[in-house]
Amino acid sequence: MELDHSVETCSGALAAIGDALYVIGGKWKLRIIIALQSGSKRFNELQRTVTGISARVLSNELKELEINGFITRTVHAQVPVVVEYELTEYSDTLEDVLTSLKKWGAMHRQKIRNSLQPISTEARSS
Amino acid sequence: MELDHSVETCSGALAAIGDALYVIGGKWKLRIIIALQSGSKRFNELQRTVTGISARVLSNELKELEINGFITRTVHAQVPVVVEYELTEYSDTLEDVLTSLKKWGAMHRQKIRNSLQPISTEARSS
DNA sequence: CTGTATCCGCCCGGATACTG
DNA sequence: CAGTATCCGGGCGGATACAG
Repeated sequence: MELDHSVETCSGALAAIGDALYVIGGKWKLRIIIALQSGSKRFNELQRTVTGISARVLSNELKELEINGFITRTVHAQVPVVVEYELTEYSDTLEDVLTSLKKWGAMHRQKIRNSLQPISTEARSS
Repeated sequence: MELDHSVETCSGALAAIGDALYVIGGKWKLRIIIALQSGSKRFNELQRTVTGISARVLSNELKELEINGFITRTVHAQVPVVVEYELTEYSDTLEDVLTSLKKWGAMHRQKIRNSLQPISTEARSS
């Protein structure tokens, strides 16, 4: 019984994680969402904030994020085109995910920094 | 000041997320970890549990997971080779990440199921 | 059983040029 | 500014065969 329970739990967990990764997985989606957490941004602003992303990829990611209900795209002017991307309320539901991931990432970075220094006994650098 | 603070917070968050995604990002790593949460598993067992992964990719992912300290690889027999993969204590630090991600994934799946049904008024199909 | 080596097709994504 | 179109090279990853 306990084994079955574990197996079922695992299956459900795998399915849930699968669903999550399907919409917020990949290299950029979470970064874009984080970049928008400090307020709405325009296209080039986003590209500057999310370091390393190309216009082509950013464009595609923004479309998917909009389709999945995480952001809204608003055109504010036509002459010089001004477009603004903003997080929706639904993206607030990612708060726990983002918080735990940021927290873990910071912890892991610290752990790496600490464990990589003591290579040499004379490693008294920096 | 508040703006600067936001910008710095965003940068730190982006860096942290970047570190996290670097080691647990991608299509498979979290699924493998979840598959091992119900106990240690062998290679083929893992391949059966983590649906869709090929031997080649599973092998590579396991190596990276081991290098990054999430799992241990133990050889139990040589004649018919028996290898066991097991989560390390360090992978326990991912608990919050996995919990929030599973929770969100389940919520999202439910939301999708609810919002996708009412397409047609006659949509009473299977 | 637990992988690895090789081949290879396909797609991701960079670069560039272009449009509205 | 906010993208899009096209080209194109590298690499991801499947299939298969093979090794220990």
